[in-house]
Amino acid sequence: MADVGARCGVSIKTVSRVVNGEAGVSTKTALRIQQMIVELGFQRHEGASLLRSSGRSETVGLIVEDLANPFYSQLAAGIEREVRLRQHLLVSASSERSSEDESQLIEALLARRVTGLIIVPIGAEPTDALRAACLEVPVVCLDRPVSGLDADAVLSDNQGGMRSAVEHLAAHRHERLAFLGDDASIWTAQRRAAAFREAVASLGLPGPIHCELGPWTDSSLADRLVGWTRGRLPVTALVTGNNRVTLSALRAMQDRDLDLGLVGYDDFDLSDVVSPPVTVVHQDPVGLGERAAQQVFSRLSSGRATPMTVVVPTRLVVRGSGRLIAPKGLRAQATH
Amino acid sequence: MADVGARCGVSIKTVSRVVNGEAGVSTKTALRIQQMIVELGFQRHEGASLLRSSGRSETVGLIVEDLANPFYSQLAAGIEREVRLRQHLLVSASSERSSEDESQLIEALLARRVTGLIIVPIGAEPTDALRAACLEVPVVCLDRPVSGLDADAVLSDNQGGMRSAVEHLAAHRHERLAFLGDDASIWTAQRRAAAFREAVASLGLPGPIHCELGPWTDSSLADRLVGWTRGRLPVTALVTGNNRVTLSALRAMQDRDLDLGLVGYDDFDLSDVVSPPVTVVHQDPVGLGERAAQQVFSRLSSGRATPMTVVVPTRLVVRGSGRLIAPKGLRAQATH
DNA sequence: TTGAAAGCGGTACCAC
DNA sequence: GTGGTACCGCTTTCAA
Repeated sequence: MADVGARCGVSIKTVSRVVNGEAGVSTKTALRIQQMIVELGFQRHEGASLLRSSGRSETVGLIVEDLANPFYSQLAAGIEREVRLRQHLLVSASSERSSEDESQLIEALLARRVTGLIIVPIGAEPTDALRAACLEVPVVCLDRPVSGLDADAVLSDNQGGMRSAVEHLAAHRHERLAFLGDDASIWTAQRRAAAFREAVASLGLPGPIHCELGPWTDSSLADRLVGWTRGRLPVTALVTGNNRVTLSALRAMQDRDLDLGLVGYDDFDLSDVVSPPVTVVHQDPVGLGERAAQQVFSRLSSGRATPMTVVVPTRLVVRGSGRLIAPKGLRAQATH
Repeated sequence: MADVGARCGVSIKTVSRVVNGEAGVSTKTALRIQQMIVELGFQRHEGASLLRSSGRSETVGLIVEDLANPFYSQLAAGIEREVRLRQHLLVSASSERSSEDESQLIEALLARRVTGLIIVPIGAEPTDALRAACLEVPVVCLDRPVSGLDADAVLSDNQGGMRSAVEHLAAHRHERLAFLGDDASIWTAQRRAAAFREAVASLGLPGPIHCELGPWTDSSLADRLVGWTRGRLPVTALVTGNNRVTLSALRAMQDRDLDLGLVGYDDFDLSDVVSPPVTVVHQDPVGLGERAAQQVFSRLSSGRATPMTVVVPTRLVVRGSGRLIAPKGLRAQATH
């Protein structure tokens, strides 16, 4: 900038005005300066500008478990979209399910003076780093809350979604349902399992009610399903707790040749192409991400306030896998 | 930092030493300072530090078309992983297929003094912004090259991958193949179409060879497929140009009840669960991302050099959809 | 082992 | 309209 100024015979301040589009520079001078800027390939130094104006860098930080998981990548896409509408950039990082990494990433983002922080937290209890972050910038917990933290939360309507899944299966006269959730350490897995039990109880469905959480491998999960479909009172329909589990369950049903009603939590690519097409509780991850970003900016402009929780409704997308499937013996008789 | 120093009765420089883990501070002083840092909740200001040391912010920029597309999100995940091993953060943004947005994002990333830039470029010709970026930092073109740019490129082995797809179908005695590519404006679509034609020609397969590029809608694509499977010389097998097209083709084959051999370029979730399981050219997007990130850092340490192109091999994953499917009439006879 | 002072590239504030 | 100058928070350099 000093360089540009020198070559144009004007002060550094005038150049600054041009660069920032401020008023008070004659058109002629401005033009000359602009040409010089291009000629010298001048690049404004964001960091230096922040330093004096003591603002925040126009970036929003995002921490998720795994950027490759379609659920999280769609969250990221929604956030990025919303953030960029406001001339900000998204800095995203994977915590890889490690609480330590999570804390380190929070510190790193804070040091880079992000405008806000969106996090899919690993633990239900606040870490020191997370608490510190809340003192500096607006923090939004996405998909899972953290108790006693001064941060907004944007959550899926787990209870409503799970209820719609169970009601759907009950309406198709499934009686013995099972729930298969992801790793027990994940808040949504617990939450959805609880919601499943509530729904089953309130509809008065008969037992035994199977409801288990992971961690699973493809084969341990398949074994569990096989176990549930044997015996005098076999499970007739399954509700899965998220996309990871749904895919694994589909694989198991194919490999072990199981006929089970199915409703998955989370929509996924090809849900309409597998056979039968899978009925799912759709949670609009892009929308969740957008909502979280909006929350950051609204908190930014409205200042401190009591933390609020936004619950984003889900939608049951019926595709057929929820129908009652006749036991094999019966079906064979019917066909012949 | 000045604050911490004042309260400890030491100079700002001493605090700086402690914060940066430099030697030359007595253990006692260091301890006192560290406590004060925690007590005051001191946060180091990355930007200010950069300013004086005139280094680059420890971040790598990534620009893709669409973060929600699993191919790109897996690239991002690979990059993030590799970048974080080196204590950097990833700033990612979606260009949404707009060249103008792409340029703006490049400028924004440059202004933030990223260490390097990884881009899935929209155009095959360099824009001014992209050329400028190459003068400042290492730039890597991922998935698609840009001609005459002083940047490394990391590409999938489109030619080899496509050849393995065509050979596989030919080995299963498919004779009339068709290629369905994504939007014609995308370099890989063109490249894979050309590779398809070469492979078909070199294997001496008879015509007519159908080979078309998008843009497609689900229904225009389905219509095209229906057209190709009619007439005296119907197409018996299809090669698709990327995951988007594969999914759309699968939907079409299901909705319109088409029996076609299929090999898809790009692996995808559930490729093993749909029926028949889809044989694909697997390109390891996470690996591509990692390779690109490595390229940034290797260029950073080795300094300027002639731009190099890294071609990452593909792997044909055979799952069954490449088999020859008997025409409907014949098959019906055989079964009864 | 410690500190003083200059300066990184901008912006704020006020004078001309 | 334009320029001068202090200063943002930190690192560098050199002196104590």
